[in-house]
Amino acid sequence: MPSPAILLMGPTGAGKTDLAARLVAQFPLEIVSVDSAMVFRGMDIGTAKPSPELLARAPHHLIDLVDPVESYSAARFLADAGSAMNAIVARGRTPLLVGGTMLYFRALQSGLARLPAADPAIRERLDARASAVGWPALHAELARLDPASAARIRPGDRQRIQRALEVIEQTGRPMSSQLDENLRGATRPGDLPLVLAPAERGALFERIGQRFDAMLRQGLVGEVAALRARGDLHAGLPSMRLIGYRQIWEHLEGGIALGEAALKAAAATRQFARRQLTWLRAEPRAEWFDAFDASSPERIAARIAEWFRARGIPPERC
RNA sequence: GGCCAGGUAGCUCAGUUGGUAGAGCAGCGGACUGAAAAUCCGCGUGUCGGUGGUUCGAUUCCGCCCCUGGCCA
Repeated sequence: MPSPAILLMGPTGAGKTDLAARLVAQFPLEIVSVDSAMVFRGMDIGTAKPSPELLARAPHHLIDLVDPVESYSAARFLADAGSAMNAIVARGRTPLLVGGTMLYFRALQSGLARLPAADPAIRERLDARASAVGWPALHAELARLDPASAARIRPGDRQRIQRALEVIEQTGRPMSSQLDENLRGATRPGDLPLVLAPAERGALFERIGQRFDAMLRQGLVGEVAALRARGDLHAGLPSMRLIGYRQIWEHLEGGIALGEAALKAAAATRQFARRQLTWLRAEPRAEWFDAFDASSPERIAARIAEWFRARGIPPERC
């Protein structure tokens, strides 16, 4: 039975980072980042990574874990988060999981099936075949090998078709027979799931636009140019597909003007926030707080104090 | 002031030889098991600039007016 944790979830731009910094100053908590983008080293501006000053005040686990040529994964997050949380608990503190990567939260709460890790060689082969015959043809092949997965996965969904075929190739068995049914499960009973999200979306969208402009002023173009100048990165990498990096990369290739890249990046961020909200609405037990209500931080702090008391832990800072 | 080209969805535009219209983008809803800031699925009524006229019927044809851009004065 894992130790209880506090979950602070919310869409991009809701103000989770600032709130988390405030909470660690007040309670015996340590922050664990639940963010698939902040794991990349050297990608600071575009991922809205906390500043060094803020990190000094409020250390984050699971930031700057991998180089941008590498890829990260939900499975790796699960392992990394597990050891971070154990270490935090061993120090007598409580993990505060903060972020917006909802698949990671889901995996954390419900676990992942025991499936083989990604195999770059297999994926490369599948990509090559797909560019020859198209993904719908591979979907048809999947329908023969694993009808249940093929029924669930759309013919245009290259990423999932590829993964399902990859698992078959590695295990000799259909992926559908290896999936645990627990992933839609509920929150771990001891946890305190909190959502920080806007009551109305307009204000969030406005903030998203401002934040991207601020990133440009902080030198996002230079950050991407430096990554490009390394020579070993390319636009197909998970790290370089991230919002902001993808569009600025395209601009640096000469494809689009900077202004257009900025508009596309802001739109992509809004769409991302919308997808995050779709996940959040499905969270069974989460308590919602309005990201634009000035009293929310106070009320969240009060809720956390109450949670500590209910567990018989004095909520003062250790 | 004259001539020309435009004014159609939030934006950029297509279209209707007269039967009240559709793409891309944006937006909205959803899915989500080792790439998840990813990948994918679904959703299109808007005084067709205004106003008169012709017509069974006008966004479409005609007149006038308004607005935008260009050229000429």
